[in-house]
Amino acid sequence: MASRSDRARDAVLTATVELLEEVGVERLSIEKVASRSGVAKTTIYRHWPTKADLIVSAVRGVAVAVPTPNTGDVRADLISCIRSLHVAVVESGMVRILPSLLDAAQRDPEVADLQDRIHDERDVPIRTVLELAQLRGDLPAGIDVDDAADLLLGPLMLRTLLTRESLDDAFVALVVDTVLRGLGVEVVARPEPVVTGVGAAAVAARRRS
Amino acid sequence: MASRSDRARDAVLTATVELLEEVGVERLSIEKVASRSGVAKTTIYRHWPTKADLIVSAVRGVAVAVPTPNTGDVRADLISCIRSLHVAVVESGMVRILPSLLDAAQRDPEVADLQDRIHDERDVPIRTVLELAQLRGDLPAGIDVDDAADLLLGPLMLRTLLTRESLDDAFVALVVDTVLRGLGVEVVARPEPVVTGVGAAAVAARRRS
DNA sequence: TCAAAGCGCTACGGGGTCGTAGCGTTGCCC
DNA sequence: GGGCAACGCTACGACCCCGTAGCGCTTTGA
Repeated sequence: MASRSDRARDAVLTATVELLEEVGVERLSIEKVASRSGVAKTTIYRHWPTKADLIVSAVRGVAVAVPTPNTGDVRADLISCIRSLHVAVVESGMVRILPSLLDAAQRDPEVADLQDRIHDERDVPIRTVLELAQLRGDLPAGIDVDDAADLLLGPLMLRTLLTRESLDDAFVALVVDTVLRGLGVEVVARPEPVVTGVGAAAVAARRRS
Repeated sequence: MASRSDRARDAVLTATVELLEEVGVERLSIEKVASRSGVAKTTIYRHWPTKADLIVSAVRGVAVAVPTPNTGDVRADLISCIRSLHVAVVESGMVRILPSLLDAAQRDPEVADLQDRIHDERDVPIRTVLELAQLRGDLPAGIDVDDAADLLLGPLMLRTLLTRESLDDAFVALVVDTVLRGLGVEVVARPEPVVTGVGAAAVAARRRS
């Protein structure tokens, strides 16, 4: 059972995340958090002396652990990896918070640290997939994994943040295929004109047969 | 000669851009703009009824026209194109404003429009280079130019925005080479292990010999 | 059970910002 | 050089937010 303090803590963090999505970092005020969470302002200050502290706590709580696929097929692993990453980022509301966070990171070193940590954690699955592929010899050894990860995630980030388009599976496949081929990997599955809306399961099933 | 109104206008826009770089969209106040520009608050309101109006005017003024190279060499053109784009975005201070703008665009449709326009304008040179390459037959005709542009710009955007790394020439070359090869272009100049820090001039000279 | 810890509530002075009004002052253009 | 448009200045009431103090009340845990 959660103690009273814990309940207050949770309520505050939840409210903070909600407000971050709605109004961003700069317009977030402790008083808004207090009124939305039902927790007294003084109590919030007792837990988090600074707005930055509160935001760091709240955002850290949103971090979603994405599983690392390992079927032995680089292409399939990357695609599944990127898809779940995207789903996580969208469903957790992170997409809406990120620009604001990026902005705040320019001025607040605490937020900058947070942002770096999030960035690193997010890349772990992709980097792992790439490193495993290198160990298997499916990916040339000379390739810098960080560079490759940025090559893959960059276009998706761009579509997600700058353009406010929804990310379709066809584009994910295109990115993965193009980058892999560009890095010298023989891409087995041709980038067939993908029917948008076909889920990962169906694609996987098709390949299995 | 600039009239008094024009002088006031310019002063306000300059101050606005400066403040946008320093404090971002949300923390920008008309009063700060007034005191920095030396223009009376009332005058500012006479010109721009809304904060959004002011910001749109100011940011539009920052837009930098990047030349479209056309040497007939896709690779070289893309690299030069991307480099000058990067320089423009950094030197104009746009990098520092963009996150804040992205954030504001989520809530203010006016800012969202502005952001879309900037995004489109920025991509024109790259898209042109790609289209010309397609006409020459250097780039497969089936490739969607918008997709290709995002493939190229995404990784650079990511490095520029998320990571606050400085963009080195080697990475630009890597991105261009990888994407081009991935799209089925025979990349002539091998991505030789580039010595970081070697400027564009030196690289070009080496290739010429 | 009962003391201690922690929460809720109210209130405070201080500060920044908004958008407008009123009025004096300057500069532009005919 | 004179009239008018545009600017500069001051002031205003309203609002929101900050961070802290003081105190009563609930929960916790020994």
